[in-house]
Amino acid sequence: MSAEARHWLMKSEEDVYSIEDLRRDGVTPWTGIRNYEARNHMRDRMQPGDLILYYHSNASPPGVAGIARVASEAYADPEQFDEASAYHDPKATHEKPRWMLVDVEFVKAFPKLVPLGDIREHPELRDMVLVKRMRLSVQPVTPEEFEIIRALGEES
DNA sequence: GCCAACGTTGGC
DNA sequence: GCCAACGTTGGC
Repeated sequence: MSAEARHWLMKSEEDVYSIEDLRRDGVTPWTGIRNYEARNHMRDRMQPGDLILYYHSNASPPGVAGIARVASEAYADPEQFDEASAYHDPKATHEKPRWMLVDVEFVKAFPKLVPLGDIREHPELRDMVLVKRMRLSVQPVTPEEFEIIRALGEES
């Protein structure tokens, strides 16, 4: 019996790779995660089909821009082996890769961004990992938090 | 194994 | 562009 589907939030800098870039590409490998906790979520907990809140960081305002979906099992991030890549890791080998990722697939862009400020002020969202912890770019979200934000984003 | 220095994230 | 938060590195 498979584990219950989970919900996630993944951050991307808006001017580096926005939800519109993901819409254009359809699906993309989530390269460049170099934080162990974020990696562990992708490697150990994510399953194909899990839904993702797609968050724009370094934006004004920052916030949740839409929804994406996990589109693969975890596999080794190829950029760790590429000496020309900014994400090259000299300690990683093909036999023992250090960094794992999943593919992420576009689902929808919200008509209107759900700003971080609104999330902070929402009484049912103030315990979100997003609010309590900076600097974690792949993080779990409860089903309740996911539904509240989806409802906010889908209001016209 | 401690912890200071360092580097990065990311809001403002 | 500033800088607080905080994860990582490396000297000891």
